[in-house]
Amino acid sequence: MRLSKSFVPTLKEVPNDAIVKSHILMLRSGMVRMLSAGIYSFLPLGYKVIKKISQIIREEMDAIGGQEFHLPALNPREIWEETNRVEAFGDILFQIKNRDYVLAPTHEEIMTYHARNVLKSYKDLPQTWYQIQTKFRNEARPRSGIIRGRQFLMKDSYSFDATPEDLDKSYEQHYEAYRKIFDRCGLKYFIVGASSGAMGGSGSQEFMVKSDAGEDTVAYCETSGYAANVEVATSRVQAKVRDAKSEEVKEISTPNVKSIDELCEFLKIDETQCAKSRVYICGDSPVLILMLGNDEVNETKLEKVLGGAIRPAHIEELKELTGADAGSIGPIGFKGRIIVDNRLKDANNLYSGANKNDYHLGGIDLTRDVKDIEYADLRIVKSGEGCPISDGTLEVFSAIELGHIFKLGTKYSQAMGAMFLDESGKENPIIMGSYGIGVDRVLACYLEQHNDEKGIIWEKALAPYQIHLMGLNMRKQEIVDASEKIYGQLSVAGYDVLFDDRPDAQAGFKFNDADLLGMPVQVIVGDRKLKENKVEVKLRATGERFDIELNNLLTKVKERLG
RNA sequence: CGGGGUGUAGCGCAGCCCGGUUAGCGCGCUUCGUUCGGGACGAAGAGGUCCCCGGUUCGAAUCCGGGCACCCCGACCA
Repeated sequence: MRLSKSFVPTLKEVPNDAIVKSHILMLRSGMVRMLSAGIYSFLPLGYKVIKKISQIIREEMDAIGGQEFHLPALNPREIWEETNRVEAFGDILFQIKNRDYVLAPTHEEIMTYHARNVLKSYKDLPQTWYQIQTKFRNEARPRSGIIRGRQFLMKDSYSFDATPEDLDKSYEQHYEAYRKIFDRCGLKYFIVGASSGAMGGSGSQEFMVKSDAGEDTVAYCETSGYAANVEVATSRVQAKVRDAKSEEVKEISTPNVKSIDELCEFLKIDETQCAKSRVYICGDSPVLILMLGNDEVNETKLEKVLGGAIRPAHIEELKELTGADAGSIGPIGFKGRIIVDNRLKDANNLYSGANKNDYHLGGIDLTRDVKDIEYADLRIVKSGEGCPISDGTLEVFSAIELGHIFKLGTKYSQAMGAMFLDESGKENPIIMGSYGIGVDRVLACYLEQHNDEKGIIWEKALAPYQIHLMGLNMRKQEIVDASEKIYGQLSVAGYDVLFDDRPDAQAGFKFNDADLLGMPVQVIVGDRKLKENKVEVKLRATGERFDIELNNLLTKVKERLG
């Protein structure tokens, strides 16, 4: 492709509304332009990369027997009512105003719809169906460029199996295919255990890329390789040891003491002697949560324990339920379910709120003073805590979710009546899995990981062009002749070449654009070298330069690019 | 949805507090000339509903009210 004729609008300056690296690079290199918040147009250069990523995905999906579909993004709302997900998605689901349609945020329903009409026998199973398609989600706050948009490209696939064992196989195949895909794309990623969330199902894992621009938080142990989304992560922390002797419960006046830190300061005690209370509402019922000291409640874990959505109690509700404000709430006398974090298992001599403003209780013995306690792991893990499966230490950091694989089970097939007959003639719901990759996030993550102060550094697999050829001074006929000839040779040899043939751009301009656009190999045709019948080859990744004889160029390029 | 910020030429910004010539600067763009291996130089140009609507005023980019858009933090997030 000739740069003089292509639409690759590079930017010297950083547009003011781009903050994250990948976003800046996409804008500067002319790959994307924003149309509206969270809605981006891919320009030719960016779309070329998207096509490369898609191709890798297709190859690996086809390799595990996947069959590519193309489903409509515009869906009748009634299909979404069948699984009750109009309500579940809430405001995230785009709804069409002048007809009863929605814009699909994912495609479980539509795939299940097709499955139920066709997959009637165990002989029809297993099936793996996938597509690469635009999804729509009405995100409240799009951010970080393409990383969280209202419209994005996703590869979503769905497996249909007759038995849980077969689902395990489909899941495992996807796991391996995803590793191949991300490896081929040149991404450094890791795989974490995750929460299935509102998707339902029994198991799920996420493919994560470490990045400050990420919206997920993961805990990772270098020593053991343990990695988990903090939503489900556990750590090796010491539980409170029960004292030999339980003291009597005593009421203590604690004026203006609200937080655990203030309580410790006021009573000259350690935070591990305190039980912090949090009240949540699940359905219509209040639940009191007790945590050791300053431990934070992991709401995802709590939802799993309670089996439903929760929200923190409002200030007025707290007053009504306990007679006290936040900061003076405690387990003794609380009317409602009480769930205590494992770290406080059977603890005694604890300090907690008295359910009376400005008072706390000391000497609480959970086994003696509180009836009907349930225990569960409810903590959010913190950096520096022990790894749960080794003697290593957990590191907690943000990450971008690139892909997610789910064992869905029968949630959708049951709701939508996708049934098959097994060998004994008995009707069963099809067992499903669903698997997603954020295609444009692959691009964003790649850029987050492969850049320097000059711009992008493409590796062969995703590079929009393999070679960036520059004719430095295109007013000199010998340079025009030589670079045109090289352009022809390289193209004939099968390389995708971006040819900077702009007649009026200065050398420095071309060099900087080439470094910004970041093709793996730069071929520089200039006066000086040409006099010796040579051109210069520069490798973008390392900055190494080689003077190459004209008739050796193809060999040299082959050496680098294959 | 809460908090903060921004909106002036294609891009980056100044001007606004304290209203008053013809709204300015850098980059980019057009034409001509000189340059030509790390974002050149000179000359001449083109390009604006100063986000929108309303108000105050003799007069509004500037002051006041309302709205919209975008960015950041948080809440939320298969």
